[in-house]
Parts: sequence; structure tokens; C-alpha cells
Amino acid sequence: MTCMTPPRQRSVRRADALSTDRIVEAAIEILDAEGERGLTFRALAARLSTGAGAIYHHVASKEELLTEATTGVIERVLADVPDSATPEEGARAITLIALGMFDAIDEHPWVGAHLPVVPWQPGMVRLFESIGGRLDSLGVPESAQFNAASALLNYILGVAAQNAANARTRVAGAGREEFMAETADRWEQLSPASYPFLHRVARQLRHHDDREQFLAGVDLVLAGLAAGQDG
Amino acid sequence: MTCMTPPRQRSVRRADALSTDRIVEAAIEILDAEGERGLTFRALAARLSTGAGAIYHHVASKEELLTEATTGVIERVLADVPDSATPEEGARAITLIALGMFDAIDEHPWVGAHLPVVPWQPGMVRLFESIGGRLDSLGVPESAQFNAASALLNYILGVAAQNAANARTRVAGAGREEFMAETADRWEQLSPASYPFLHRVARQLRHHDDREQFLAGVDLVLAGLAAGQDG
DNA sequence: ACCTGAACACCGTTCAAGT
DNA sequence: ACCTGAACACCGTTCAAGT
Repeated sequence: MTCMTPPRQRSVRRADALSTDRIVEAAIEILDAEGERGLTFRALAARLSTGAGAIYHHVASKEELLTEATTGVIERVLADVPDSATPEEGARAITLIALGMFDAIDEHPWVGAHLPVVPWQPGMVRLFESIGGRLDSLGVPESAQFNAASALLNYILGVAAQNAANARTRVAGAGREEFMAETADRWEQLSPASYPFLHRVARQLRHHDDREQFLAGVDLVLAGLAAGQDG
Repeated sequence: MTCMTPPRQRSVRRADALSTDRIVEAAIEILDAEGERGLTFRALAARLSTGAGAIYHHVASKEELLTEATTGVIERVLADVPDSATPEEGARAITLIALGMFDAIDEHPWVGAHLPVVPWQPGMVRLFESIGGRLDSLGVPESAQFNAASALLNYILGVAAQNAANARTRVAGAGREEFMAETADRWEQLSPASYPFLHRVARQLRHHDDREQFLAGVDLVLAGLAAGQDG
């Protein structure tokens, strides 16, 4: 086979040249594999076969690095959500966004930890627009849309942060099942006089499904929105 | 005046002896004054006129220190909430808990940042019981109480984390008004084609009240609960 | 038993020196 | 212009040595 392209000189090899994209990509890989604590500039530099200082030519700080990684994950979630015209489609789209975020954070727990930390970061803004933009089709009056979108977003953030925390303790210690069983045991041993509620729902904690419970919360807010329209 | 008590010997003075309570108290003072970044074992030791290592005789780690400070703040909030029997009293109690948490986090932003970080920490457990324990009087069926309490708790956590983040950027940079105005400006300049929702609600962002918006979210979940009962 | 504070094993970030 | 990697200014935590 004749060689149509001139042979690359090893010394001018740019395949592994540094770039923001490659840095963020490597950061995501480390975050997924080792967790937030594993992402250090030294580890990142080692993986990219360079010095720690080189990274600062493309990324201003560790916070910016985390923000960019977070934005990337959220963009991917929102890309899949279809348009909506009818109330049914609107409710479905919002559920899809919420579930997409839930699954993304299950896969990348550090997103759940970082999203609430930097206010109005790009990913958050896109998420807010995505949710708010479906409320019209849901029939929510304009004057109520700001509060409604904010309530949905805050609920998602709360679950996100919580799930990220669960994932972190899981890495450090026992698996999910064990952790849930231990917590349920502790609740059952609480005095029914001082902790009637926890004592009662301990059984539910042991067998509940995080994803189902998450959806129930979204439905609760959506039901509140629907009730407000004819109230 | 005759001296009824023997004069204390300076060398046996125990008024400033170290104790977990004094350490947590000092930690809260530093956290409120300097923020999370200001709380270091060196700064804490300096304030308590001791060595950094001494603190480890009373507190196992920085995380435990933050957890104990957080628990203290939450206990104080929950102490003020009255019992409830009627649905109206139940709704009022839940609103009081939520508002109490909102104000406490406004005063101690680090609580909002730490509460979602350690899963099922004591403060969280107390909060969950407090909310769940009012759902009976609200008329929520037992089978729905676990999910309902969890939705309310997660919403509160989301707002808490968000407010803590806002407070942090406020300390670093501009005040709340300026930050809101800047964000609103940015939203108004977004293309109405790509960001119809944000473009539209930018005006509301500039004039909205965080506390009112927080309450609107709680009311939304409560409305959803009420709607579910006859649905 | 409790305290002291130097020491250890790290961090994020900077910056002179190289190419 | 970009990279290198030693150096700086910190951390949380440990631990021999003191009282």
C-alpha cells in the first residue's frame, strides 16, 4: 500500500497534546473510578503524562474543572428529552428530565455533590430552562412558573446531593443493602414513644426503591401544580 | 465582704478546660464568622489556646465536628415546633419546621452545605421524624407517609444546599442584590429562541423573595398530598 | 488522662526555567 | 505559547514527649 500521507515525526506528535476537552475527559474518568477525593492535579497530571502546572494553562481551578465535567454530564441528559405540547407530554418530559438526572447521578455521584455547590453554573441554568420550558404545555400559569420550576429543581438537587452522599459512604464502607439494613435496624430499635414515625416506617426503608421514591416526589409536586389550577 | 469561698488557685483553674461542648461551640463561632474554609484545627486550637492535637481527644475528625455542630443547630429549630392534631395544625407545623430550617441555614450557611453530605446523620434523623410525625394529623395515609416525608425533606435539603452556596459566593464577591441583578441581566440577554423560559422569568428573579419562594415549594408538595387523598 | 506541638503525608496553586 | 516540576503555603491527622 502506497503511503499517501507523509509519515509523522515522533517529535511533532500532537495526538496526545493537552486540551481542555482531554483534561475534562480524564477528570471524569478519575472521578467515576476513584471518587471526588481521587481527583487531584497530581493524579490528573500523571494520567495525562505531564506536569501538574500544565493543566492550569487550560483550566483555571479545580472548581472550574468540576463545573465543566458536571456541565458535560447534564448536557447529555437533556439532549434526549423530546418537545412537548399537551399537558400529558409536558408531565412526561419533566419526568424524563428528572429520571435522566437521577440515573446520571447514580452513575456519576460527584455530579450530585457539585451541582448544588456552585450557584447558577451552566448545567444548572440548562436544567432550569429545560424544566421551566415544559410548564407552559402543562398548563401552569405564567405567574406560577418561576416558583414551580424552582421547586422541581430544588427537589432534584436535594435527592442528587443525598444520593451522592450515599454513594460516597458506600465506597468507604458497606454496600447499599447492608447500609439500608443497618439504618432500618437502628430505627426499629428507637423508642416508639419518642420516634413513632421512624419506628413505623423502618420496614419500608428496608424494602424501598430509591428510584421509585424519587418519582413519587416528582409526582407529588406535579399533583400540587395540577391542583392549584382549579383551586 | 467576707470571703465565703476559698480563693481559686490560678494553677488549678478549670474554667477553660477542654470539652466537646466548648470545642463545638468554638467551631460554630468560627464557622459563622469565617465560613467553612475558616474552620481549621489550627485556627480552632488557637482560639481555645491549646494545641491542634488536643482537639482529637474529644472529637474524632473534622467531619464529626461539623456533624455535631449541625445537630446542635437543628435541635434548636425543632425544639420550638408545637404538637399538632388537626390537618390545619399539621400543615402549620410542617411549615414551621421548614421555615425554621430556612432561617437557621440563612444564619448558619455551613449547615446547609453539611446536612446533605453525611447520610442519616443525627440532625437529619430528627428532622425526618419531625416531618413524618405530622403527616398523620394531616390525614396522609400511612402507606404514603414515607414517600411524603422523604419528598419534603429532600426539597428542604435542596434549598438548604443552594442557599449555602449562594451565601458562600456572596462572602467571596458581591452582595445578594448585585448577584441577583447580574444573573437576571445575563438571563435577559439569552436568546428568547433557545432560552424562552429564562428570558421570560428574568424579571421575576430580580424581584423575588427567597423565603416566599421556599414556602411556595412547601405549599406545592402539601397541595399534592391533599390532592392525592381524594384522587 | 490529658495536653503539646513538631512532624507526616498530603493538598491546590504558582512560577522560574526550559522547549 | 506551552510545558515542566520544584517550591510555596497551606491542610487533617498522628504521635513521642511532657504534665
